[in-house]
Amino acid sequence: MSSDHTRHAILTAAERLCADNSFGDVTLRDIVAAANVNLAAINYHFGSKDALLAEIYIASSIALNRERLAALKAAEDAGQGRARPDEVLRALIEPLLRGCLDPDRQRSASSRFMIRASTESIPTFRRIKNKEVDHLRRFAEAMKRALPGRADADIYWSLHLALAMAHQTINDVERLTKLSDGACDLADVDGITERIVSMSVMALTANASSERAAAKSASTRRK
Amino acid sequence: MSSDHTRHAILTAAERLCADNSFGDVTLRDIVAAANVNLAAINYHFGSKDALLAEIYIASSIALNRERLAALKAAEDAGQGRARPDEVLRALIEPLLRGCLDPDRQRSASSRFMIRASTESIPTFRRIKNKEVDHLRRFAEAMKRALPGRADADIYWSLHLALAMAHQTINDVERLTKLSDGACDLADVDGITERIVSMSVMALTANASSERAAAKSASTRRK
DNA sequence: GATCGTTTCATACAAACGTTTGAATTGCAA
DNA sequence: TTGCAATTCAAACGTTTGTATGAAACGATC
Repeated sequence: MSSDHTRHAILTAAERLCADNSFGDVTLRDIVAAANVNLAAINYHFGSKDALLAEIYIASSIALNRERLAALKAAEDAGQGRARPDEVLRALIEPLLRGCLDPDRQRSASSRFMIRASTESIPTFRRIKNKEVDHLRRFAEAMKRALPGRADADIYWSLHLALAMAHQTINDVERLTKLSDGACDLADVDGITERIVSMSVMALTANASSERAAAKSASTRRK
Repeated sequence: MSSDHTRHAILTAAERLCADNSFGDVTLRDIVAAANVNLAAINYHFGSKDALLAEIYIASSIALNRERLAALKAAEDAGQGRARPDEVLRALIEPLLRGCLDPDRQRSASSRFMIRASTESIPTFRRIKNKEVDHLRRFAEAMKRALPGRADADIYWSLHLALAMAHQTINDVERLTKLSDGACDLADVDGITERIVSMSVMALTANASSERAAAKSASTRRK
């Protein structure tokens, strides 16, 4: 059995297991059982459990960023170098939503792994997570070009809150389904994406939303 | 040393430790060291580690729900039994935001524990989490009274997405601060609350937002 | 002050974890 | 075929974990 086969089997099994369970709950023995390899193979090929998870995280992160940036670039190219705000937001949030919720894509393990990695924190991940900020900065710059008049804080808030809605929708699928008794269709990725995008765009294009929020904040300082 | 003192010391220490670290990373030995009690005291007073965490979770959950419902009731009483949409949303999201972000409240351990419990899942917690759905239902009903014309799905989505923005803002404080280089003030609880509430209200009061999202969803079915 | 239930304590236990070891096996080059 | 490096394997190691035990200390009641 070739070495590459073992490496790949471990990566695939670990990604799938970690997509559904907490990192701490997934043991090396679970992984090697699912991959049909020997226990020592993980430390032989990857050095440690954390290093294995880090490798999966990096690979998934690169794949996700590539998909996002391709969508952003497509929108910019179609608009003579300038993408609309809704296009920037869609490029940011749609890939993960589709990877995690779309039944046609059989719920990609890579996407679900990313969602879990965004919650759990292994010390080794901190360096990688800093790169995520750099990645977001490119979307912030695209958004600033789309809305030159907006305050920087409003731009950052819109990107953050759109991501927040997308991530938590993925995390809270069960609760939302139960709460709405099925009225909210969690498989309708297009509908969910447009709901989040339109909310963010409305907030960004509303008149002086930042100043109004600040004023309201001051007036309701009590309670 | 009285028994109640030991119980209270354990509860306090465990809550504080679990507010800052993952449940799995907080060991019984960490807790007893912080509480200055014997190792066996935890199993003697609470039965098991999970039971201890469950007791903290229930207590924190009750406290949070009480605070939310008090705010909702105050708004309903002030409006002859009918609260405005923004008041319903504020009652839902402000307590946790304030407990976790407000520096004046010295970042309540109870609130941060709740945020962590919403992410981590101990088997014992599942029953308690079902109660959270019942709790949310009361806000859904209040919202339906405020907006009789809205589709149920829109109501549920608005509550879910408002909660999503609040929770992830708390979780991503570090990333948003770094991304915005301080331009986003994470200590301005009033400003953050109003930003989230106004976005949700706009989505709820926009004309036929549900149908428009569905239409847009169909038109962008590609990509 | 003796008694008895309650609480504390030091200590031990069994299980599970990630990791290591050294021998066995494989696959390829000479 | 021989030789050698790469890989696989069963087994064990040392920690750490939550939990259990039994004796000691405590505190109220009579």
